[in-house]
Amino acid sequence: MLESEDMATEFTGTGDPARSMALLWRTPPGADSRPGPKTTLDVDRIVAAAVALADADGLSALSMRRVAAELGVAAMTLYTHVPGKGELLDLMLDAVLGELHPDERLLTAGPWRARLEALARANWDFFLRHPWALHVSTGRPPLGPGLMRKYELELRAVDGLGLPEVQMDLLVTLVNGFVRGTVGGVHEKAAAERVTGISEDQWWAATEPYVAQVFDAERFPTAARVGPVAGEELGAYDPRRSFEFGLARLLDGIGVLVDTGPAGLSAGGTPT
Amino acid sequence: MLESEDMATEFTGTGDPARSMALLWRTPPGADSRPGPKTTLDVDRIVAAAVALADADGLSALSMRRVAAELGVAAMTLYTHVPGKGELLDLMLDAVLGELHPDERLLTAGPWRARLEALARANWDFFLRHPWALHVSTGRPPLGPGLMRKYELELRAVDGLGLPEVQMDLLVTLVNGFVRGTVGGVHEKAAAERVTGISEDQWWAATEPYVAQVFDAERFPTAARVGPVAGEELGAYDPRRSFEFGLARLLDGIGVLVDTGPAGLSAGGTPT
DNA sequence: ACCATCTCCGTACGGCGTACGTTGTTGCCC
DNA sequence: GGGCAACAACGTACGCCGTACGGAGATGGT
Repeated sequence: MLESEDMATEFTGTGDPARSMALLWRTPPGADSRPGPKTTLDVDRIVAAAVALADADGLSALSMRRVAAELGVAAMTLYTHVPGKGELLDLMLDAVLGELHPDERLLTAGPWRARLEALARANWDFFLRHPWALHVSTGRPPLGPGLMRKYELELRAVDGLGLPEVQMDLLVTLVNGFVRGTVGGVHEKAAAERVTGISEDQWWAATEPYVAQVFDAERFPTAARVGPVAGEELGAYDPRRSFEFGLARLLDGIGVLVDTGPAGLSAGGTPT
Repeated sequence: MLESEDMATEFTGTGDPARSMALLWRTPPGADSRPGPKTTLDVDRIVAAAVALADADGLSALSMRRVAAELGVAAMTLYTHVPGKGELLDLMLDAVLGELHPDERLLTAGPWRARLEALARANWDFFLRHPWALHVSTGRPPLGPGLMRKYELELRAVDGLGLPEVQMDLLVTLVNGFVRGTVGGVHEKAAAERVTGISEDQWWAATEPYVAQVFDAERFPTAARVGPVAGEELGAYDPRRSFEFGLARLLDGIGVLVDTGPAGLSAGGTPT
């Protein structure tokens, strides 16, 4: 095989949340002037270099050594400013999250459907711009200024609809989850193409004969009927189209909730 | 920091689709009896060992050396049977996909809403059982028997609704994408806990004071109002609840499409 | 009996994250 | 101004990773 690009899902948290929070909020640790040589580096420069690298070459190209090299510095020097790669990823993520929703009014003014659509499209574009962000764990989110701002603005997109607070949170999570799921397709296609050097068309052209050889139309009648049509109309699998189609369905469904009111909640009650 | 578990998103395809397809469909390459020693290993045993390892310890623990060790064999021996790690992942994925939807009738009989719900729940459970599957690229899917069967059965779940073929495909993709996006939360929480050894509660207890210190309720009024409520009711963020809530919204939205008929399509038209 | 062919595997290369200890600079205090 | 504690920068090394390569020994067909 050619390569195996690993879009690492890495983790936040050093076990020392204090250090992480101090870094995220750029709270300098101590006094104004202290002994020791002047630093040639700072957290912002490291984060900026790392983001640029990940944007350009993907998360698999993001190594401490490469970031250091980009900054003209030895690898271990980074560890003076950042506890490890995990924390660096958190800092990167919070940094780029901060650039989301530059025009706040798109989320806070107008009818709810337009606001939620703006939310979804902004996140879609965001993940296209920073595909690596998809693969940074959200299990322990970096509670920095970027994420806080995003959460606030996105909550405003579902505010004033008469929904209980819990449902506001659930709605934001739902739309974000949908975007995450859908945008993955674009990213993985692009990454596959970059890594293998083989275009989507080339790959399919090479693979299709073997599919034809092995595919049993009697066992898979529905696939035999739908597959070709979908393949031709969507170009095998068109994530952009999936996004538009899915978003419309999703907003329709949310509309049912908003119109009926929270009392008409048809599910989402107690788990198990 | 402690560790950085990397749920590698790795890629299919050696550039030799023939070899991949032959492996996926277990098409033996040549004659019945050929020179050379008997093999102690076969593809099925390798795949089974690899799946067991990934299920138990996560994708980051899945190294060729570990799989080989599990089989009592030298690392390089695996390469006699499998071209590389990428192909092994494809084989693993197709293998576990084959166990989806054991009861076909859940997808093929009954009202459409129940069928789609069964589809979603089956995939939800599947990703809980094999969390690593989330992180194997779908950009170039392994076109093996497992995936084919899944595609066929899931298409049947949206068959007979009077929808055009393209929309059947889009609907299956939509529900699957939703599940993928939502289940990620569970997985990443569990993985974070396993890797760091710190429980969700411990982490939040350690982090919360620093949040309180830095959070500005005037800048983030909506978050200040919603966050605590959602936090208390959902336990910070409860993916199970998000799934139930989101699924209900999604099915409502699909219901609008199904009831209105494809003519009433409110979006999903031409891209750009 | 030969030999082409195949399985298995030991070694090695270049990557990774990062622990550890050294070097040399700096500001504070006496 | 001299000394020293604190600090940034960094060289080396360890244990991982995927896998290229070539050798050794077993096998079946001729």
